[in-house]
Amino acid sequence: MVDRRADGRRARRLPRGTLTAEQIVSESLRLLDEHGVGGFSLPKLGRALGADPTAFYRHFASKDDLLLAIADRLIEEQLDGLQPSECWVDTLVDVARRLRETYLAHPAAASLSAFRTTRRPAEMHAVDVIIGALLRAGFEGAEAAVVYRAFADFVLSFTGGEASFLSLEPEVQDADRMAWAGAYLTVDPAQYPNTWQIRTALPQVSDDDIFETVLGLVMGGLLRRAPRPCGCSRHATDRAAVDVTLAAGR
Amino acid sequence: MVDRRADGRRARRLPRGTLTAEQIVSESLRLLDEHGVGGFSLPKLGRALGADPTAFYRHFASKDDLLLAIADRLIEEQLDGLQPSECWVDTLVDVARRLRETYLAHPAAASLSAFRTTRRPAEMHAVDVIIGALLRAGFEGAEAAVVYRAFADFVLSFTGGEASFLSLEPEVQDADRMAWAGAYLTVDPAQYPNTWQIRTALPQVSDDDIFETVLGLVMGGLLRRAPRPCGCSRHATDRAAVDVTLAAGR
DNA sequence: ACCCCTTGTCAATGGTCTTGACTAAGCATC
DNA sequence: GATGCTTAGTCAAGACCATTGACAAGGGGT
Repeated sequence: MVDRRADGRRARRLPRGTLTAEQIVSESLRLLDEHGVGGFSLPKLGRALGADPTAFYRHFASKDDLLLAIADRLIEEQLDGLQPSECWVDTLVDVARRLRETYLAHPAAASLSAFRTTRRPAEMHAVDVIIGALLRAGFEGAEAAVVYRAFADFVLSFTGGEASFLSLEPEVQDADRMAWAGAYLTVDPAQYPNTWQIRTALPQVSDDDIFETVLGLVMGGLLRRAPRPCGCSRHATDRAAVDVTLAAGR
Repeated sequence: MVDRRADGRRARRLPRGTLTAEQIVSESLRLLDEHGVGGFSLPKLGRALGADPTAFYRHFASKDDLLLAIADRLIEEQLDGLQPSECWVDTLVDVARRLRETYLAHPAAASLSAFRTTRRPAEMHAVDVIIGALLRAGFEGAEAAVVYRAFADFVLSFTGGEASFLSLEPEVQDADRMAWAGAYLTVDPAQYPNTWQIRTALPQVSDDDIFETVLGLVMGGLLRRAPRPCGCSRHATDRAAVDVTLAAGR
């Protein structure tokens, strides 16, 4: 704990150079991870750093500016150790799973930054890896561009959506999950016959299943549409086997 | 304009029953549409209604409660006139496009409510329509459940993501769009060779193109995986033609 | 030794949501 | 018709929040 006077302010002035941008980003991320979106305010950040709440303005222009730095940190974390595989299918699946892992590890931070663009090196690198995979798949020019945007926006928004849900208050999340286990289980067969038919199966679905299923659908579509199938043995022989392959690769 | 005293407060007390929940939801939606997320605060809502800012607590438990009511209003608007077609492919595509239209018409409201669940009739109805289409496609039990979640979560998160972006400050949005037209256009060929290769095509991609492409990929995956192809002539004969069909149907 | 620039501090502004007490309007009952 | 109860609208206050401008202290360079 830091020495404080009676009014809660710091007792002694911090030595110069104690605070760095990197450190502020790290502490913000920690606060977001531990206390959620609500635990991330400038007063709280200042207290956690043992500094005055306004000290951070010496390192960032605004809270939004800090947010972009956090976003880039997340992308860096996601990219750490990423190596494009020879097989473009594996590369895309790898990028998608990596981003999801990072976002699920930092849901609050992800929910605030998923729909932003940083244009910093880490992001540019990820973009280039994805486009590289699509070029290897034989997409060219305008089609390559739109397919890139389709894939990237899909992965970002889906995982960002998961993160947004996970960063809601725990009670709200529980109420939501209960909906599937409760409300839908006792649904009126006359009013909602289709829902009633699969009511027992609905609560069983896990988030991982959902993600892998959507990813499988998208990758299946890409495989079918790609001018050039990927060279590796698993995907080249039977395109229809991609769903199974994806499930096995987990 | 409402009569106000010098201090800005209302001059006369509103007659009883002037405010209704429905009316508050409508006015909130109008504020969100016109002034974005930042224009939607309780003081501003009170001013717009010509009432005291705290009057709304007589109709909603909290601002979050009001948000859920707004979410359901959006779903109602989306469902208005929805008729499940015989062809399950058309039904799913229709639902997806309708949700997107509604979200793009109310981006600020959508960005706040896309990842919430209301469990009210409008939502239940939409769920039942989607599940109905998937059952007609031949999916059953656990597979039907996971495919439903995959499709629904995909549409919600993707369109919610678009809405989130559209509800950012205009300057931030512009900076983002400029990235594709500017930063990526002058990217270093040595560092990001793949991006460089399609740099001129990247800024040309429109949001509509992106959405229809992802939707085409997902629907293609579903068509390939569905036990029972849809009966209608367009999709039954040649499954691979789905992308073209989707594009033509716009 | 001097100055300056940077960095941390502080006080103040104007905004947010929410709460509890107050008031008056309409309704049912007598 | 008068009485009292419930309830919708009002008001003041509290506890937060981001941001700004002035102030002070300390280190590096001249």
